[in-house]
Amino acid sequence: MGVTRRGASVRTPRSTPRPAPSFRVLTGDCVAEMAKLPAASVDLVFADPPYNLQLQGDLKRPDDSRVDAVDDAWDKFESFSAYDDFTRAWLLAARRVMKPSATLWVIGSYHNIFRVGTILQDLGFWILNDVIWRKSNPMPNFRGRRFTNAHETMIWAAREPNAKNYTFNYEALKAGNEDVQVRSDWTLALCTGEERLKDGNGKKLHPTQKPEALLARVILSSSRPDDLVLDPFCGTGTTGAVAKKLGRRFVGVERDSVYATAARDRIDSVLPLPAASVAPFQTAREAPRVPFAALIERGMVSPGTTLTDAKRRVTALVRADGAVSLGDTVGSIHRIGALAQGLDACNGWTFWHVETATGLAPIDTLRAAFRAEQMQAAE
Amino acid sequence: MGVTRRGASVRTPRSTPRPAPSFRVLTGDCVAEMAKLPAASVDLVFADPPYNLQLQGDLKRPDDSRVDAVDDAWDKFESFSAYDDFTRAWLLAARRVMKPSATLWVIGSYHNIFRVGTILQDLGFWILNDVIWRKSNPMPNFRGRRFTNAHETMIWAAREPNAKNYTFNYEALKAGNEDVQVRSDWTLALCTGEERLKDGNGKKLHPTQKPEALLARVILSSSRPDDLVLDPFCGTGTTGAVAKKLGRRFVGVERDSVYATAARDRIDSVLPLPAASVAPFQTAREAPRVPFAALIERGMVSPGTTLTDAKRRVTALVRADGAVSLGDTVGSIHRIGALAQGLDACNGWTFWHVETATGLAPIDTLRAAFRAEQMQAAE
DNA sequence: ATTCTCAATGAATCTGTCG
DNA sequence: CCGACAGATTCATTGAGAA
Repeated sequence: MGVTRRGASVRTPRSTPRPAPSFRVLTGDCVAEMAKLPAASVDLVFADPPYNLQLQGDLKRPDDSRVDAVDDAWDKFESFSAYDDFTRAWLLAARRVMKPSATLWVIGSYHNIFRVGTILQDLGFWILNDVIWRKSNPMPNFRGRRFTNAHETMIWAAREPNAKNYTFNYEALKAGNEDVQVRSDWTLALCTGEERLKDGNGKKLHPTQKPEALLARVILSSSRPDDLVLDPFCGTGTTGAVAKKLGRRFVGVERDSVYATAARDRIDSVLPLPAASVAPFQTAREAPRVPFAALIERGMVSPGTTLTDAKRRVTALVRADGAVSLGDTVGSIHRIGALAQGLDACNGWTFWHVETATGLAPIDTLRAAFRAEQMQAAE
Repeated sequence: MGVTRRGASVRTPRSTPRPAPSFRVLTGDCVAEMAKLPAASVDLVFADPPYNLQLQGDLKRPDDSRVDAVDDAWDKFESFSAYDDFTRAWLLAARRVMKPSATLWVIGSYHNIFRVGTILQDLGFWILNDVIWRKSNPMPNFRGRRFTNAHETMIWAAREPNAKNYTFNYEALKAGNEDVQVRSDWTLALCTGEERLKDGNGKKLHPTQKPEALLARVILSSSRPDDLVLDPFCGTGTTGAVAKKLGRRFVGVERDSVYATAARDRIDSVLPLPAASVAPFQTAREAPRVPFAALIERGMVSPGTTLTDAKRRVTALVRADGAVSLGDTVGSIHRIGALAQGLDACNGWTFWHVETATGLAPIDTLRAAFRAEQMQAAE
């Protein structure tokens, strides 16, 4: 399968004298710009709209440094209703340019994704999956008042119900995933380091640049070579760069001319890859870390169990939440193990033991059994 | 802290002659039954509402490919609209019985969760997290036309914005998780095997029974012992069984009397865990405040003592009134610590140190000793 | 060259209490 | 309701610069 060349891949000639170039970034409002595109001309839409984060004050890290938040004007909306109107408008514009067989992806967080999903359904899109981007290195919750917000949600939808001819490269994905079906949760790292575009001062050029690996999975799973990919919120052109790399065509829209220019430069410099060379769906290795709480959830240790050291000199009590208590003090198996010995640190997995039929056994043996189970389940 | 006994734990006596039992399953419509409960009486709501209203009754039209597009859209609107009305009704009823500090969890899939989330926001709930239940053993996708649907989504929300006193047992969760804060994605197995309730024929009794481990995380993370947990769609009583096990109280509502009966039997047979394994413990946040002046009054620090940071780069002088001075500036240990570092804020307890026989020690160790004394004195 | 330490940072609706 | 302030709070990764 050859790489798309300029002009060669245009399938539906229209009245314009010259065929559209294969890679375009339009500067302007996405609804207005999409309205100028021919109807039913796009094979795949990927959209990363504003999330409407509704942030208020500053957030400081424990070291008192300030978190560089998304405080741009484009992410501010007067109300949920205003956000809904905005969402309805761009989704309708996108729908018009989608071929009947096209599908659409939208990424968001809990701030906006529920509204996007509801409107998708109300407009008659047909949700095929919601897919979780599970971040391997999310920003922590600095104040300890919520769970670490460690994922974002993507919705994958067909233009209408009963769409039966949409592209889903099931066999190829499965073959590239150790012959296991690809799941609806994808573990991927944030876009950092070299990949992250910087401005002249070494600061991030765009506040929400997505990792290319994420886009590669989207494009590889739900489009074919030479397909036309549309990104209405093109930003610094991640979608376009990956589309070109993977032999697809691309049209993006970006309101901010600085971002649009950066996107054009970036896409220009991309060299398409041989199509067969990318296999991004290798199974994510599970984090080696096993929380002690998981053994309790699994029923391997009961709350109320007494832990003791190898010489039965100290004991601690297993709590339902996976912490352990020694007298009035509650903490992790590691902290309490350290406390029991008067040390700064301790490996609770090897220090603490439980009574078994065959005598005292370190809880590390339970962890090993748990891991073995997990490995089996993954097969 | 004893295990909750029938009636003994009711905290707000009301006009009814007998206190409500600690574990109840009401048979009936959840909106009607919640309306009978006292307002602001519930600490935690967990709801697993029906997902597929559009597949019920006369709206069910599988594989009807010849439907006119307009009619089709109208059907969906009607169907979604009915689901929205239903959702709004039960959420409002739940909201009334929630204490101001209460939080609510809803679990769903892409069929319904976007509508639930939108309505939650529209009703003024405040989303704290969306949490992904990542299934370690999901059912495969048999047709190979989509990604394996390997997760469900939960929304965790406070009753209103700026709710600052909701329960989140951050420290305990972290201690049970290898001393790392718990993320918004939870990997847990489906409810199968022994745990899955069966009917007389060995068939599963309920189509969507949730694993107890999932409910255990929900209840352990966002409630305290003796709290009242409400489940408006009680089913076969998983929430109630786990609540009882963990020393919480419970009220559930279930429309189907077969399920309700099964739930009652199930909850009756649960034995609560030993109180010590679920007992709350004092976190750093909840520890009693100690004014720095109290250490001086107690003789633990003398006026005139020199304080310094861990690297002995700056020094401050302890005053008799409990303030400290740095050059001409006088202020609290925190203010002066911030000043010394050129920061906006500082925890003076950990920043400032005193010389001891064994070297430099943070004044926080003095505070800990003071608190220990106070504890002893209180006994 | 190699290893170690320290600093920086990422779509974040991130405190509680008292006056 | 607002302001002041005590004081509690972070994980994975990259990269620079020191040892």
